[in-house]
Amino acid sequence: MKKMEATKKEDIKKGPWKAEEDEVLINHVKRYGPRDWSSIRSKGLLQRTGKSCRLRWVNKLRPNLKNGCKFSAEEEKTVIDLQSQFGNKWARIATYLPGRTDNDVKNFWSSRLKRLARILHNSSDASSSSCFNPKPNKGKNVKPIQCQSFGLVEEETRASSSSSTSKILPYSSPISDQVDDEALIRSPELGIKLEHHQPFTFGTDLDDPFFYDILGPADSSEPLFCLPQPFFEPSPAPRRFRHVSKDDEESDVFLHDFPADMFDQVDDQTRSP
DNA sequence: AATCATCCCAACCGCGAAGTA
DNA sequence: TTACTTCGCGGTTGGGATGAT
Repeated sequence: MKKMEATKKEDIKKGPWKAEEDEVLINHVKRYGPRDWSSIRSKGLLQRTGKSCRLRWVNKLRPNLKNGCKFSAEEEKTVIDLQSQFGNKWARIATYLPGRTDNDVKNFWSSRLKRLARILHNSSDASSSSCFNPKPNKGKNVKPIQCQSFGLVEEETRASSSSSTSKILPYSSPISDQVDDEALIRSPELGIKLEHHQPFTFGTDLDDPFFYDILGPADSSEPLFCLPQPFFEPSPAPRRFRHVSKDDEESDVFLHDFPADMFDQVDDQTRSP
């Protein structure tokens, strides 16, 4: 395929889709079903690759998509919990979220990750100067934060690091300034090592109504919520799901048990004066 | 009003698995 | 069995939108 695609590269159109192209694609799917993507170009219907056509259909044109609709709190929780179970198996996670695509889930997750990276970086800066000296609030609604957070130490970027072997664990052990191996929490995607050594001074009030919302119950053997069932059973199952690989079993545990709105609250707090 | 930072999303790319001749 | 093709997934990027300064 790569050879074939390379032969007529100049004919391949890229970039945003036009309404006419969408129409052609929709007609193709109506007629032949969501398959034979490559034939769309070979028949001269569109100057798009099969991959591009498939992606457009799956992410934008497929019926019942929640386009332009933000993730609900429930959806966020679902994503976070499933990510801890399955790792970055976005397509698999998306099967639990009606109307959401793997791309949606992936985008949602990576934007959260970026926010977390920024938050951690800010809190690192803040904790090195004063214990907590957040940047001015950028204007989002500010809630009091009741969660502990992480200090940060730089680590060399590990070029060979694999997300499947690395973890961020929820922190729930007693606060200590002492740095030990257990206190080091690795964030491979960010190329950093998180060090729980300088807790923020707020948010340890167990009576606070938000406390359990954020960290979950101290005894975290209980799930925070019940996971939904996949809203459809792929029929036939996507090829990648037909065999459970070892990789699937050794799922990532990243931000395990972090409630959906944790970042919002951490973020808000770092921004609040 | 201009600039900057951040968020959000669409789309591309590379890779590997599955299908097929 | 092998080589080639097709498909699907995960990672990444670029640009528009939005809000703050």
